[in-house]
Amino acid sequence: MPELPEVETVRRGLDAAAVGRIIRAVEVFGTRTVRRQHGGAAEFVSRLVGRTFTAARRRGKYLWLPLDDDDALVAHLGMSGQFRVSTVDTPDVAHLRARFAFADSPPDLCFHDQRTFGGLYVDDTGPGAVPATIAHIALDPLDPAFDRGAFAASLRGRRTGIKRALLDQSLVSGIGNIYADEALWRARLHYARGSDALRRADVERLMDEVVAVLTDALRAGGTSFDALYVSVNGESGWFERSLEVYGREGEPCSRCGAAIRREPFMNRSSYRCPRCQPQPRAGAARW
DNA sequence: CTATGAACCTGACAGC
DNA sequence: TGCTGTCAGGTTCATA
Repeated sequence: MPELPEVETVRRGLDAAAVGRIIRAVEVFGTRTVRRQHGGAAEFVSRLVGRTFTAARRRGKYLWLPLDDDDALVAHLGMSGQFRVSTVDTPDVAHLRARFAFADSPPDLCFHDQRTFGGLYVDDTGPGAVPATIAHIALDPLDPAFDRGAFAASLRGRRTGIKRALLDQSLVSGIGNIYADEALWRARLHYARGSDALRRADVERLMDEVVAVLTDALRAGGTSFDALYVSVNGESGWFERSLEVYGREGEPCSRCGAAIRREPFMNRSSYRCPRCQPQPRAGAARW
């Protein structure tokens, strides 16, 4: 589900709803959500109870909340995870996976996850450091320290398609299927353009558009197709109305009028304008 | 090291 | 009504 704009919206919600609060009790429902926890649910709970959340941070689509020791609660929303502030019994009991109660009492913080691709675990982290389990995730394009030159160099060193590279979280993080397609449309690039054959100007334009679409979407609170993505307060994002190609198969391109196409890609779909984003010649394509 | 595909889940929807 | 197949915002792991 969520890409950078959605996860960042959630991070801001956690910053407001959880940071500074002392954890009084933690309940875990089932084992799957904490499957990455060393020591299982028991250790998960014991490392959290009595601690205080001191910050809410994000790396790509990962979230982590440092505690007042050398641990942090690490969270990934997967396709359907959501944190919700809850003053009463949650209405979505079927998918409630964890519940955090605080010393200052309500509201609780709940973690819901329909498809259970999301996860929670406590990991060691030194002060200000990134948890070791997410150290392989690259910086995101909105991070001031993101090194565009190094990213361009890594594109040149690979034989892959540009969209595959955009989705590779070890090269650049935070971009998923929606915003990859939107940025490629804005930059007028086909998803199978070879990463090693792009001109530097193409890469610059593409990354400018990546930054633009992520920024626009963040301002809108993200993209909500359904109830699977909402903020910690249950609000939907309204960027869907701004999408130009994603989910718009058959509709006219707003630039040229050609019908948007949906094509199979990496066991999912890619959307593009056939006229603005023409297929590269065979030798330059990397599917 | 790089590239690819399968696996992990639940639910909504279309078509028969 | 109910079955089957398809599809969905993601990451990890095993295999070439």
